[in-house]
Amino acid sequence: MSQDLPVTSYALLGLLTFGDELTGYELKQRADRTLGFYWVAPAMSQVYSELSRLHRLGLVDASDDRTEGRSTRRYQISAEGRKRLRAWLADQPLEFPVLKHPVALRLLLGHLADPEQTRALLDEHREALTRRIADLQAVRESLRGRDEAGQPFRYPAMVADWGLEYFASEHTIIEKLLTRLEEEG
Amino acid sequence: MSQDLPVTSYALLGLLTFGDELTGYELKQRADRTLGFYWVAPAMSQVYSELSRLHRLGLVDASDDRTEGRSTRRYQISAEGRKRLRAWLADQPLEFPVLKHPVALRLLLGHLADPEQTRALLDEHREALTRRIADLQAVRESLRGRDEAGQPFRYPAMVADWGLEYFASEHTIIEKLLTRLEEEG
DNA sequence: ACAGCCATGTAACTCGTTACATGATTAC
DNA sequence: GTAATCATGTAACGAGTTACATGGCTGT
Repeated sequence: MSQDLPVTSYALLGLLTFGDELTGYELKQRADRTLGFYWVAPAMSQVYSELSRLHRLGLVDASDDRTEGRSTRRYQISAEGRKRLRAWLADQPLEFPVLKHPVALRLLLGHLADPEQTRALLDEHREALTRRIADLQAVRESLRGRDEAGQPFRYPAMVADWGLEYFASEHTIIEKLLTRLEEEG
Repeated sequence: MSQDLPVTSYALLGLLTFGDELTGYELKQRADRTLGFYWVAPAMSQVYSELSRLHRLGLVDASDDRTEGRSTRRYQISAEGRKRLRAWLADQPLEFPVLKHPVALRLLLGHLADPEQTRALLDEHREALTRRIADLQAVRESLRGRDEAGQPFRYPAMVADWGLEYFASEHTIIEKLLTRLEEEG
């Protein structure tokens, strides 16, 4: 029964539980706007191969639209898929988050660089962070009006708020580190 | 010249820049106490295979201790290794952090679980977080006395402080989310 | 004596990436 | 007419994991 799938498969399957039928291309876009912030933004090719595996396993249903020229294939989650996803949520032991943070890694090796380089590193990260915050804010705004208890985007909105607070805190930390570097020389 | 290595190779190489000679086993322990918090804690087997690659490339020097019975091999970074690492730090474009956060992923799918299950999820994460904070605090304490500007563990200490602030902020966010779930029902 | 840690590796596997290949539709 | 976007895949590859295999040393 439980031939186990990677988390990313369940993540993509989960993105199909919001009531619509998506093409692989559209699913990739949704993943970029949601999963990308706290899981991964899978490559286009992986989205397609995951979808075909999920289809092979009967966890999604596919419908071909071949109305003129370009042929598209839309996927929706199946009853079996919903069942498997719920079972996964209930049974799967909770893992601790994994962070891959190139900036922290490079700061660790600060003794190999000159101070100016280290400052530039943090500064560049601060800017990237600002851009990322703007992106997430746009996502958060797009959920307004359907984000209350009982509404469809309640939980996505909670996750987005979480992300915004996380980014805000990271921004503060980076500024503190920069100050510390300047003061201590 | 630049046959490029994965970041993890440079990370492990970087752990050898703190002035000592380590066995694979010891390097794995150091990785668990440092890299594990903001990069990855590579499997034992990977530590050995990375070391043998670094050795093959001349980036680390190895010395065999075969004094009676158990044979051990200690590695230290070579001059060439230090050069390559510095070059990597200087040239490598800065990537944005990647977070793999199972709790956020599952909260996103809150509409598939009952409220009690979601609360339990956050609660369990809060506890795991508390344990992880204690671990990092122990690491941080072990650096005291050599963590000022100009001292060997200045940067590791900065990274540890960063991590502690990050965890503290995550802890606060989780508590806010739990309150919000209770209030809104 | 036995458990737990120290110590080193090999083999099989899979996840996920990049590069490649193809072509339709839309906007300017 | 041409660039960007929509749309779907295949192939080769590498990073990193788990499982397996071996054995010495240390504390109780």
